[in-house]
Amino acid sequence: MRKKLYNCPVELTVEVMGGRWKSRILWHISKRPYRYGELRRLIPNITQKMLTQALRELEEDGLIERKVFEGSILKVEYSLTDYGVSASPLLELMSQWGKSHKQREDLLEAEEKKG
Amino acid sequence: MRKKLYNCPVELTVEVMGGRWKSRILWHISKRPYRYGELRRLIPNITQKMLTQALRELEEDGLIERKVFEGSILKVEYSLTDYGVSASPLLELMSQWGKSHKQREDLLEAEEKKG
DNA sequence: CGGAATCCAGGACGATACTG
DNA sequence: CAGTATCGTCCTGGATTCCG
Repeated sequence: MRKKLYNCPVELTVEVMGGRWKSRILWHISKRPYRYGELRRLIPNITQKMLTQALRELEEDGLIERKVFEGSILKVEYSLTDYGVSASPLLELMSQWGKSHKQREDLLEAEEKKG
Repeated sequence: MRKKLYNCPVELTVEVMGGRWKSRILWHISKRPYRYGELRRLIPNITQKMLTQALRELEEDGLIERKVFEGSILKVEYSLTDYGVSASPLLELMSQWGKSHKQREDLLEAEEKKG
């Protein structure tokens, strides 16, 4: 069990969405459901192992849902649960801030070149 | 240099504020400036090494500012830069979501006991 | 008080191969 | 297609000691 004492709410968020991949995965899925292979292509550097592991943990924490569609070929789709949807404003803000951070870095670099 | 290609803005945010400690540190400092020792007490489990390391990196990325006050005793204070302030809505949202996540977990646990 | 330096364990993360 | 299994590396993070 993960019975710990938390003195800071931020710590909880980090535990659930932290790490290198989870927030990126969540952000994609927050747009629409995606299949396993699609996610791999959206996040080129991720390995199958890390993708699977992250998806399983997000599922355990109740943020995403795994649906298997029966058919001639295997199809698995991942989508946000109702609870996962509650995190999408946070993910959107992370994305926004990331963009502005990149703009700022590009700007600083340009100024550096001019001297 | 950290010259990489980013295909996702979320990745950038994770790189700057990711890891176990940075977001927690930022969240505290976003409330008001804090001294080194104060931060250690606010985040009981952190070691000096990790605190110092995180503070240095946040400083490098332009999010926080380190001010030394001369006097009989050494006093160092950390505060958000103007740019760091731009991240405080994100930090606040992380805190909010962490709280609601804890409430949800407590609820689920209570239901489990009832059966 | 506010650190720096060193050493070390454990876990995150990755590469590769294989499967129903 | 959507994964498992195994193995290995790296690097985060911790313990300890020392410093101006």
